[in-house]
Amino acid sequence: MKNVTIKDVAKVAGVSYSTVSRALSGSREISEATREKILAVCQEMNYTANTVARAMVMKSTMLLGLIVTDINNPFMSELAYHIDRQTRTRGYNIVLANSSKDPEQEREAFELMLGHQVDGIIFCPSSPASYNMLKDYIDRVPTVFLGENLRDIPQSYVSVDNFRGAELGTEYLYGLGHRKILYFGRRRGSTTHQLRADGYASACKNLGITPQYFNNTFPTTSIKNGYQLAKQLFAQEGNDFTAIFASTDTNALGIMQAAEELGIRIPEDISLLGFDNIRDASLPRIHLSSVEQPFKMLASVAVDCLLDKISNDQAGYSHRILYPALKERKTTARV
Amino acid sequence: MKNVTIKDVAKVAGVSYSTVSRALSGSREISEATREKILAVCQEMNYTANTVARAMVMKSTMLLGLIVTDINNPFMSELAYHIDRQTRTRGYNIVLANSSKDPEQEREAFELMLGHQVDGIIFCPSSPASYNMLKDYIDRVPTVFLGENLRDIPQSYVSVDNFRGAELGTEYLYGLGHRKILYFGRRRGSTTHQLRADGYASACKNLGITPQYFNNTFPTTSIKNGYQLAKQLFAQEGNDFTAIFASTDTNALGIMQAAEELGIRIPEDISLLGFDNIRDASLPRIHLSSVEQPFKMLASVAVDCLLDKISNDQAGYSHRILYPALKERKTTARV
DNA sequence: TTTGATTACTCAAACGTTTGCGTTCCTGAT
DNA sequence: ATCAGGAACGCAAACGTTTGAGTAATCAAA
Repeated sequence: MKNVTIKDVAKVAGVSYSTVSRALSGSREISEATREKILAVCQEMNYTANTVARAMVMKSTMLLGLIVTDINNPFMSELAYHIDRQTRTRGYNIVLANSSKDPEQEREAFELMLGHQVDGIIFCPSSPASYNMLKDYIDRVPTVFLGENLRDIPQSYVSVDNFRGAELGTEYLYGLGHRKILYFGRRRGSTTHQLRADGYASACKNLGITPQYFNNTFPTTSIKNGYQLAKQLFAQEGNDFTAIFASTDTNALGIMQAAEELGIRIPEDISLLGFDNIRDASLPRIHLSSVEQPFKMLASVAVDCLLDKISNDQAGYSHRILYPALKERKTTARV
Repeated sequence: MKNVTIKDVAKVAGVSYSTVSRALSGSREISEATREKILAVCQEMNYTANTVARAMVMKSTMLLGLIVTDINNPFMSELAYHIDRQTRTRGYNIVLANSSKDPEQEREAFELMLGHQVDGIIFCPSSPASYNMLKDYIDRVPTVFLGENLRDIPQSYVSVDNFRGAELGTEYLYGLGHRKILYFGRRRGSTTHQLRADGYASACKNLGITPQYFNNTFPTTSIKNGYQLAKQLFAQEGNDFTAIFASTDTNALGIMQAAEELGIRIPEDISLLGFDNIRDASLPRIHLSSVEQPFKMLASVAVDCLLDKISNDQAGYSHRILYPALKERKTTARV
C-alpha cells in the first residue's frame, strides 16, 4: 500500500532525487536523455506525485473549498457540477461541505477548509448574516460568495440581479394581461428575498398595479413549507388575484401541490411563475415558467473571480451581477 | 495572509513547539497549567492546525474521495449529501469529482485523488467495465464501489438488490391486476440494468405471465433519451400492455413526457412504475410510484465499509446488498 | 545525602517535495 | 596547457507537523 516516492524513482534511475523533481517539473536544467529515462521509470513504477508534500513547500494545495447549504438542492448541485468542471480543467479539485443552513456548521466548514489549506473558497451562504459571523475566516483565505446578493459588503460575490429578475417576471405577467398579481414569499431575512420583493414592488409601481403579498414566514424554503402556506392562502376569504409570482421555484412547487389537492387548475384558474429555474421546473407535467438563474455562467464567473483573487493577492473585491432571463413554460397563461 | 503556525504559538507561549503540539493533541505528558496557557494563546492568535503538514507525518489526510458520474443527477446528489453528513461527523472531508460517465475522466479523477493522498475513495462507477480499467489504482487506496452491483469482483461494493427490486416491482404490478407488463430499459451494458431485467424476467416466470421488453439502447439514461424512445414505443403497432415498468425513474420521467404529449393518461390508460425513487418522483403532479433505493442507508453502509477498510488494512472485501422497498404513489392503478 | 522514579519539558528526525547554491565536467577560445 | 563559461546534476534547507529519545527538575523513600 505504500506509495512510491520521488526517492524510490531516483534510486532506480540512478540519479539524485532533485533531478527527478526537475525532470517532472519540466525544468530546463536537465538533459533530454535523463529526462526521458526518468519519465520512463516513473511510468513503470506508477509514480504519482504527492500533492500534499508539494503543497508544503509550494504553499498551494490545488484544492478549492465549496460550501453549499445542501448539495441535494438542485440549485446547488447545478452550481457544483459546473464549478467542478471549470476548476478541474485548471488543475484544481474541490472539497465539498454541506452547511445545512446552520451557521454553526458554516463556521465549522470554514475551519475545516482552512485546516486543509485550500487555496480558495466558494461560499454559498445560508443568509446575509453569515458574512459577519465568518468575517474572521474570510480574510484568511480568498473567498467569493455565490448566490446571495450581499450589498454593501467589502467582499467579492456573484449573483443574478434579483431585483431585475423580479421586475422581469412581473412585467411578463403584466404582459399576459394580469393586473392582480400576488407575490408569494419572504420579504426579509435574506438580501436575495428582499431584492426580489423590492423588484416586484418597483415593477408594480411602474406598471400602475397594486402589489399584493402573501408573506412566507418560514426561515427556510422547502416544498413542504410552500405547500403548507399555499393551503393557508387558498383557504383565505376574499382572495383576488389571477397570478402568483413565487419567490422561488421551490415555493412554486409547494403551491402546485396545494393547488393540485384543492382542484385549482394551473394555469387555467391561476397562472404561476417561479424564480430560479431549477431542474425540476422543466420536468414533464410540471412545466413551471420561471425567472432563470444562469447557473453555468454564475459558476464560471465565480470560478474566474476566485482564481483571479488567488493569483493576484491584492485584487480587492468585485461584485458581479448577472442578468436573469425569463423561461416561459406552461404554468402561465394569458388572462 | 500568512497563517500562524505552531512555532508562532510556541514563541508567544514561551515553550518549545513540541509542547504546543502535545497540548493540542491531548497528550498527558504536560501540566494542566501550561496546557491551558497554550490553548488560550492558540485561541487568541486564531491558530488552526495545518492538516497538510500533519498529513505528511501521520500519513492520513482526513480526506475522502467521492467520484460520481454527475453530481447534478439527483441520485448522486442524494448519496453525496448523506455521505458528507456521515463522514463529517467522523472528522473527514470529501473531495468531489464528476466523471461525466467518461472512463478517461474516471481515470483522471483517481489519479488526482491519489495525488491528494486521500485516505479512501467512494466510487460510483459509470459502468462495470470501470473496474478493469482502474484496477491498478484501486489497490493503491482503499476503495468501495457504490451503486453498481459488481458481481464476482474482488472488491468491496454496496448496492441495492436490483434483482429483488425488479421482482418486487413486477409482483406489485401483478398484485394490482396487471398481466401484461412491459419492461422499458436496457438489458445489458451495466450489471445493474442486467440484474433488474433478470429480476423482472424471473418474477414474470414465477407469476406465469409473459415478459415483454422495449429495449432502450442508449448507453446512458436521461429524460430525453427515455422520451425519444417512449415516442417510438407509443407509435408502434400492436402494443399490448397495461403497465410499464421503467428500469429507472429517469426513463419513467421520459415516458411521462411522451405520454403527456400524446394524450395518454397515467395511470388511467397505463400504469407506470419507476426504479430508484429519486427526489423528482415525489414532486407534485409527478407522483411516480417507484422501487426505492435506500439512499441514506446506502451512504451509511458505504461509509462504514470504507472507514473499516481504512482502519483495518487487511479487511479484505465485502459485498453489501441492501433491500429495496416499494414506494406507491399515483402513477400505478388497479387495472 | 544518595538513589530511583516520575513529571514536564526540549531536541531533532522524519514525512515527500521544491529550489537556490555549489560542484563537476565538458567545450572551445586563448 | 590554461581558463572562462555553461550545462547537468547533487546537496541541503525549508515547509509545519508528530513523536521517540533525551534531559532537567522535583519528590519520596532509603
